[in-house]
Amino acid sequence: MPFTLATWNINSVRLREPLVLRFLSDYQPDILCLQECKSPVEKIPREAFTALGYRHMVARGQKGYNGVAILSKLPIKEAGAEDHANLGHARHIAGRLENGVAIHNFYVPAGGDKPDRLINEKFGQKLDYLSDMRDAFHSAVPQKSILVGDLNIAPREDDVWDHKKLLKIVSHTPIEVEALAQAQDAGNWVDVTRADIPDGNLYSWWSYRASDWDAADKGRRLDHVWATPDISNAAHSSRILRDVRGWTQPSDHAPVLATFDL
DNA sequence: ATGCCTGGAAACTCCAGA
Repeated sequence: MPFTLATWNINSVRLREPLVLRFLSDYQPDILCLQECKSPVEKIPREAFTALGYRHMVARGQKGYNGVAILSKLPIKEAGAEDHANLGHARHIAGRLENGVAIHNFYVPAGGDKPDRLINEKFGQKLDYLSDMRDAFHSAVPQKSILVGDLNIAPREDDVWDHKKLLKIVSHTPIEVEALAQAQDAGNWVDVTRADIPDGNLYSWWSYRASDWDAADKGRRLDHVWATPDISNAAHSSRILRDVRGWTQPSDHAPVLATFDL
């Protein structure tokens, strides 16, 4: 049974409940993975999601910051939650579908302003988080798995609006790109979005700090869909819903989608 | 180099986002 999966950094699931409902109604993904819910799990507005058919949810939350949730029309059972780098943050939740496919939903630390762990503790935490991801995948190589989320790194030159200008900007520095590649390689993860859309600039995030984000188009591809090689060939129809970034009172991230024929 | 904007909370100012 094919299913469509979406990932979206929502930047407050409670404030943007109407946008989530509009997105679910308009696009009908089977599974929606959210990041930056900024809410304890018990305060996520589940009733409205349930009414649209999203009867299943696994989540981790905390007050004010971080928070990840998987809303699903398909039955899903919780399959663990990691606290990489021991930050005490709600940045990962895993679920398993009845067909055995595991879904990992990650919100990797942003990393602060300066790309130097000696003067910016947050950057060190981001690198530690990524090396813990790498070690976890290395010690238990995933199979039949999908990994999505806001990984807060735009790895390719055509994942940012200006590669040279962003080389020293957190999210596109070579040390981060290398750390992400090591985590990706450790799990044999295939970048589904780029397998589907290999050429051309591709962004999923545009800063709020632009008078006209659409015209300026200074975007970055921070949100990703990966899959293990045993199921990556089943993925198709990848897309990034740029229009959603233009909805009223939007998140600064756009949803990223893929369909899996499994 | 800085500000631009947005959300949450220990809220009328600050931290975090990236």
